[in-house]
Amino acid sequence: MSSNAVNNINTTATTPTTISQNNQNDLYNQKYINQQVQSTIPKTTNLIDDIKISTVLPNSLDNIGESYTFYQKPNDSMATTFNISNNENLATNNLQNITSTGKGKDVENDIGLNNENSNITTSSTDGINPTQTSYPEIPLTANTKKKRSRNPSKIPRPQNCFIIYRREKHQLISAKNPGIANNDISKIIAKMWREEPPEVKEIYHQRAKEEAKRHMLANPGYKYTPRASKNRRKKKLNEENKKFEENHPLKHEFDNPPHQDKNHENIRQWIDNISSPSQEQSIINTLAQGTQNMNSYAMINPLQTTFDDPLYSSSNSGSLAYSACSSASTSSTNLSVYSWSSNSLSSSNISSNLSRGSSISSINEYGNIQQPTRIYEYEFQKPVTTQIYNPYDYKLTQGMSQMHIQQPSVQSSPPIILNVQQPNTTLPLQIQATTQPIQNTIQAQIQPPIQIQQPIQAQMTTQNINIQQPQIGTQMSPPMQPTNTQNVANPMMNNLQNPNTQSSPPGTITYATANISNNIGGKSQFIAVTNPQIQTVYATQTNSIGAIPAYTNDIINPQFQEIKQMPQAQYQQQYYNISTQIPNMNNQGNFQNIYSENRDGRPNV
DNA sequence: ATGAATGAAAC
DNA sequence: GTTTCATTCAT
Repeated sequence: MSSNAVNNINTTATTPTTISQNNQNDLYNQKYINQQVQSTIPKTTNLIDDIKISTVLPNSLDNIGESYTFYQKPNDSMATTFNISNNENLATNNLQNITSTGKGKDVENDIGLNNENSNITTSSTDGINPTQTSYPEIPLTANTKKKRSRNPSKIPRPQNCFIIYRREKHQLISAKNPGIANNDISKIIAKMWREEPPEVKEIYHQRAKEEAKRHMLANPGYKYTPRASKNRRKKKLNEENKKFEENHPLKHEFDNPPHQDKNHENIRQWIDNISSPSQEQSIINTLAQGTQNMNSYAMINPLQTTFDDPLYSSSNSGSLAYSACSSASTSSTNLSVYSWSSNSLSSSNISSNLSRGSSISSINEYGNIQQPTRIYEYEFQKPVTTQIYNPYDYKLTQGMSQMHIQQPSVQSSPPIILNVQQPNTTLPLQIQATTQPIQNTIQAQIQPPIQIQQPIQAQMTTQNINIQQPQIGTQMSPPMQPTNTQNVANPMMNNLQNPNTQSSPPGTITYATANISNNIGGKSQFIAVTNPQIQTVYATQTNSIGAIPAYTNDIINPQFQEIKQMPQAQYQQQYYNISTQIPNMNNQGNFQNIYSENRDGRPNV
């Protein structure tokens, strides 16, 4: 199987095209080579198990600026049936911390306030909808199950406590009062709500809080944008009509990307309005390149109080899988993008960070014209028990710019088709498929058809990494930050010594460091920034942190601050000082792990 | 599309 | 302080 299996990989490279030639927008005009290498790995037998895509990087440390995007539409081959039951349960279980039992069961009953609802079970009260789609759905809002007649792509607001309460009670009241009008139901439930004791209300407040958190995680960068009031709308409309007529002849939408607009809706709208699929794809690809700082890490079991931190957990933290999937499915588009780039991979042993692709809904701050960069690492493994292929399960092999895609060993499953957007690179792309039974490797190498100098724009990624004097052992820790400063001064990066003694030679690694206020006596403490609006501080003593420092001008909503107990490492040497390099801190989806104290040891033992 | 409720967010 | 919009579904 091994040698002749090479032939089983069909690789066809489309003619490379630069993206968005017509586009005047700098962001979209990053001069990527949209070399779409399509590699079809036929499912000839049930042997192919693992497909690895990697760049052949002789020295990835020197190749800042490389990035790779793999994308697919869910309807394509990879998105076959997916067992959502596990996923749903997982998401549900987290939700049910409060309601404690299954869907539709009333909170009141659980806390013994009254029994009128005791046996009511509704089909999908919590918006948890046993859906037939092949993608896991996280019950973001109840509305997810209902098709929105107006604008299906619009992200609904998170429900407030009363709306949640009303939604839960609705069916009950309706059942007890046949023929009752909804308006009256609202009245009744409002009265019920007002008369609920504080502890019950608190439950719903908590649920609303969870909902808001989840909503933010699933819709990074979402901003509530109510339409202007009717009066102001009229007024504004008149003004704008005037201006528009004066200044602008009409152009095609494609020529006018809403690059100044921070509103996702508009971007999505804009993309939706573009008729040509190829155009759409190009845009999406390009956008994806600018959006690599997305973070599924932030989406990892957002409701769990203790989730596996990639930096702390061992290499198979399987719990990451499903919620990460779920977040992708909440996108309004059908496109999934997986991307990673090699930039910050400095040596083969370095623990990198999980980079997971985004859906279009995650695109944010695209107005910031920075070259996409890094992320990476990786650290989760497909649950071995999952028989059905989960298109979202992938992994990068440790320390290399590789991506593993697991293919189910199901004979009937379709072949995997990968569309690979290769950046301007002189490096060949390597696709490998490994057969499981005999662990043979089949390979196909695709030479880039053209070689163009990557025009890396002046930005942080071009910063030279100064290799400091090699230090050994404990001396490699970054300096402790003073405890009397407030904010993360420069989240971008400081070049610090790579404490990984196992890398040969010890190289540099990019850190973002933080000055953490109220540091606890110099004890281990770090900030995991999963989102500019969601910051988690791990501390050895939770009561010692007064404030979570902000590092941008973004408003940190206190309700999204968390302080968690420092997780116990399984092995002490797993503590590792690393952070991701973040090109655009205004972006959602970045994450940044900051240790105020370094420890010896290598990552990912 | 509207209403009936409450509350969150934006203006 | 005012407006919109989250939910529901009959009208």
